[in-house]
Amino acid sequence: MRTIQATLQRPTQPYRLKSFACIAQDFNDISFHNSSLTDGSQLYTSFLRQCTERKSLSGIRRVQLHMIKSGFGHLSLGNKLIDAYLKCGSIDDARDLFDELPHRHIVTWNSMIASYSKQKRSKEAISLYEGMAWEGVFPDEFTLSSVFKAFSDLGLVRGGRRAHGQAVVLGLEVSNVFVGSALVDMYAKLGRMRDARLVLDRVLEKDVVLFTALIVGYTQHGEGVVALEVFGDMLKQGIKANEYSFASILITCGNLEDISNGKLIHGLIIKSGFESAVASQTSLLTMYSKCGLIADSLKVFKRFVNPNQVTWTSLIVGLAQNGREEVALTKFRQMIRNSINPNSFTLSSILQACSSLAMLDQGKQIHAIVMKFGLDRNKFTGAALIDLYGKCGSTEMARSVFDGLLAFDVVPINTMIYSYSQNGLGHEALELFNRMKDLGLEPNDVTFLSVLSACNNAGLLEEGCRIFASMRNNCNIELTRDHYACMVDLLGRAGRLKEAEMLINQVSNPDVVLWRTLLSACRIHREVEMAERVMNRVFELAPADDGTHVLLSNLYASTGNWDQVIEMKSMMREMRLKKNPAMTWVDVDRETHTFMAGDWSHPRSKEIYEMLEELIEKVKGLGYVPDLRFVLQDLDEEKKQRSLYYHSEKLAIAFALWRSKNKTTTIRILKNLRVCGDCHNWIKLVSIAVRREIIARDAKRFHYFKDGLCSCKDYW
DNA sequence: GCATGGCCTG
Repeated sequence: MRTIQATLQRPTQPYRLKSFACIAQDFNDISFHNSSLTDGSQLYTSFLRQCTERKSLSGIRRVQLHMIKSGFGHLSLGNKLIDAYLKCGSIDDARDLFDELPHRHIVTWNSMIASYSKQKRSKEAISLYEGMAWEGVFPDEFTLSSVFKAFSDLGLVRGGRRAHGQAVVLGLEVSNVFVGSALVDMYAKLGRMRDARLVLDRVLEKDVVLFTALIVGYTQHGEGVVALEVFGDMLKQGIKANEYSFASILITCGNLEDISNGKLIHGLIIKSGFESAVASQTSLLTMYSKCGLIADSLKVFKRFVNPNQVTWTSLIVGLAQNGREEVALTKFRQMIRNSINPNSFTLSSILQACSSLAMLDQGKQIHAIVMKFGLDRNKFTGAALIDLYGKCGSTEMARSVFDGLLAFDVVPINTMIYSYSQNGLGHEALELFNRMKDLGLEPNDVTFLSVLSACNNAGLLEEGCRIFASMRNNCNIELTRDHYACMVDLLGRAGRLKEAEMLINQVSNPDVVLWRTLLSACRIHREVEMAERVMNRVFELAPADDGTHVLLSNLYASTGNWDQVIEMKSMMREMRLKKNPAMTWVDVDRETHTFMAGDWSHPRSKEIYEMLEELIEKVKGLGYVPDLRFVLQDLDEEKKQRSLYYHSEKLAIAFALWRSKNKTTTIRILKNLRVCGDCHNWIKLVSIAVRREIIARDAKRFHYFKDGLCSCKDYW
């Protein structure tokens, strides 16, 4: 305060003096250290600087008001005021003032354009840039660097090219590496990698930023191999990589799952002394997890002294996507305990972990956290929540999340359609699909896949055919093998095997999946003859396809051709093919229990098997007869029955019922393969016997068992 | 120029 007083004793005009005091009072914690301030201009400047440091918008407004009153405004200080507003984040205040200023310095133009660009208000950035020339102000390297971003943000290739032309005319394209980098970045973001490359080649003095822009561009357009080459070129030219370029090239390695180059880069990072640089270490972590090396990922994570939000999130994403859902949940809880807030990235990933294990209770807890952070209307977390509820069999909850979303987006809609599909609600899926047009949204390839699968799961043959036909007329959608596979399945399961086969023949290069789908339809309709023909096609394309061997041996088993079953099994043995073992998970009291067929590894196995025997007796009373067609071994009758009784889903249900005796809660199980016909029938009867609802999610869809019926209407 | 994310048939 003393310094202010000192300044104020040397006034130039009494009026100003008084008002400075007023301003000073409003900011009585602001002090003036520069006692040599003698005129208003310097004093204003000093005030503005301090307001900027404090991010005090009201302070700047007061200064502006005072300047106007004292006749100081609208002159040289205007640019400084604009700068102060921009630094405090109020672009609109800055613009109001900007429009009033009679003389606007190129620097002020640049600040305005750069701010609009940064805040993705790209249209405003471009319109200012285009307005400059009218006032006889010509863009410089700063103007161009920021306006390129605006063009790429809006996808305006033509405008971007025009601005590029201006850079060429001004000679800045080759001589200024900032302009060059911004240009490379623009073309990369516009997907014009050839142009980006040409620009880079022309820049005289290249640097690491310029190269990184090109590397990122190639990586983001799926040309990781080229990105690696460019990185190599950069090093060859003696340009050293820094933290950011390491971060970028590691993403490339991760996408390519190129662990050998990844490790090479890891070594380079250590050599170059960037071992504690956050961005490159986070990329390193992600690279290892994308390559499936979770242990290495964890090792990198442990080296962080203070992992931040992004680091924690990267770890959790890696765990969730590598089938380590439980560990992901543990880490998530640790993150929260360490007072690191999750963001929409974290929450959507952890929700993904919950939905892939159908952990409804855990998922609901995460939903509460999502709401706490105000992200329940966010499209990413929203889609993840819809997916969770859909995969847990609660389409009502999924729908309520969906209805709460702020804006319509194709992904949440696809997720919702797919939720209906999984739960056999074909008509609901179709209704939403039809509504998309009214909402002005273009369905994409995933939308069609989801809606076709909805028709498939609900047995809506006519509707499916109609949609498929409409896709063929829609030139915006590329018909993929996946869409064909869905149709083949739909036709095949409806028994229209000939048509399904004809459809496959229309595909230019039918792959194994298509033929195997038809083969599976042959199995359902016990079409041994066609199956053998199709089998040959499958083995031509994939001689060692384990799925096909299993499928065929199932077909032979269900038609009682045990000789062929044995032949298949021995073929599988010879080729060392192993059936994926069937597993069932069940969540009881927030703990996940895993079961395999005939499994005695559970500590409460004795109780489980007792419960199971009890259940079997009960359902036998309701007419249960073991369906021996689902036994894939040629055992004697008694053993066949036994092998059916101990299927993993039966064990899991017995356990869950034992643990929740006298309760009425719904039992939820998750199976990695598709539920077998015998178990399906058994569970229906159990739902009557114990008067409980049972929800089973198998590899393909949901089964909602209640009062002896299943939501799939025995069609799966 | 740089680190993390949502939906997908069989």
